[in-house]
Amino acid sequence: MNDEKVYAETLKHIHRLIVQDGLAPGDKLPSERELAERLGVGRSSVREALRALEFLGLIETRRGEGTYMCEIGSHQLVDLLAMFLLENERAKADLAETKWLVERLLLELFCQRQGEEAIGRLEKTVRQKPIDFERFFQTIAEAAGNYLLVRIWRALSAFAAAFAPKPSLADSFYDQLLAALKKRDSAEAIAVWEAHRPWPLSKKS
Amino acid sequence: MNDEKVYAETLKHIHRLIVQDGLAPGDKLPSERELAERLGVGRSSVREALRALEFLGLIETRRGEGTYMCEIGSHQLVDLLAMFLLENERAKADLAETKWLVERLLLELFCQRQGEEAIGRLEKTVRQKPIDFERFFQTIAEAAGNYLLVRIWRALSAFAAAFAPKPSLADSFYDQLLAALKKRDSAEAIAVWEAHRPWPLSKKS
DNA sequence: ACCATTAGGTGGTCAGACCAGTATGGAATT
DNA sequence: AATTCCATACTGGTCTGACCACCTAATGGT
Repeated sequence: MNDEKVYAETLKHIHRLIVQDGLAPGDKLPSERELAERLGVGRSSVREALRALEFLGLIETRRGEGTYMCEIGSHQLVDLLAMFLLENERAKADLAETKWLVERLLLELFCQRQGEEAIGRLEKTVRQKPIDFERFFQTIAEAAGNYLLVRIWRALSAFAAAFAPKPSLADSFYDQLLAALKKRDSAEAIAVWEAHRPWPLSKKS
Repeated sequence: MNDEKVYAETLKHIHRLIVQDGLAPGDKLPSERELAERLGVGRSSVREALRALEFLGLIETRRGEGTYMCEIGSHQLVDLLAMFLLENERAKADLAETKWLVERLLLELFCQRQGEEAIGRLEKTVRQKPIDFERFFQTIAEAAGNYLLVRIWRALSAFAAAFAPKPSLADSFYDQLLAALKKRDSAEAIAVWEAHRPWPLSKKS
């Protein structure tokens, strides 16, 4: 019945353990040997599961010390994925497009949910020349109120940064966008967005 | 001097091997034992490297057959990250919203790229009562021409299924949507979408 | 109080064994 | 000659036990 691979099961078990114990970034996981014994599996299976988690950027192993939870969105996975993504032109195009679309979504959400303090932080970012697009959009993303979408954006952004130059946009773009956002006018914001960062929404395939 | 971990080095070696040999999706990798011998490392280290690649969604292992390259993108990755992210109520709401937004995006892309055969498949799906939303949207997603976005949608969809019942929509919704899609009228399609599957794009937090 | 030593724990790695599937080729059958 | 069937070799999956390098903390002597 249960033909699931042991290392995959182990991965789920470890996940359950993390959730149940409420482990936060920085916390220590049980040792490999203890995990193996508690889960009734071999240490090698535990290690294979941990390896997956490590390369996904969820844990960090320190020789002689132990295994620790770490901040998600780590670069390990970004570098690795980028390494493979680089070999595929199509994937690059899809990534760029997806990033663009998600950013447009975030603009829309921002207009419907933003508070005054978010606008204030945006203005501050814009005053700091040269304007940092990543930083600017990070603020928008956080204020958009959808944490999962922010996560997705961060991942896309990190991937894109791994093998594409940062987009350099004119100051006027930020000014116009900010004006639209202040009015909570999502239609205008999107119009500004599409005018300054056009994406060929037309390719056949 | 070289204090890099063996499984990390092995990972790079395997990548180099894949690039040099020009392995494409579907191609077979050397066996674990052969890799271990060629790279002069233990089989367990090879396995740990492969495990990372597998959970990153880059390779697929089939017991008794071998290890194969698979489509690039992110699926396991998104799955796993989501698994760790979706542990609270807030995340569930974000998931539902994100899924809704991504689906709206896919509708837009579909209108700009769809071919006639995609429309045909949609009509076929609609004729099969009861209409399966997942199946219907799967067709739209694939025809939208952005593989990465499809992957993200699939992950979102899978997770949503775990938390919430499948949305049950009136047949008239599919009819109206199909009519709009036939005309490649993204504005109308989105209008139908928002009318039948409304999402409270207004919550403060 | 200080510092050096030491013992135990931890991750990292390897080798070997065995299991459970699949593929393959040759023998037996038709 | 074509087909079926099965032994065999190969593949991934798993466990065990051993050893290394490293870190920490307790120990013990000064």
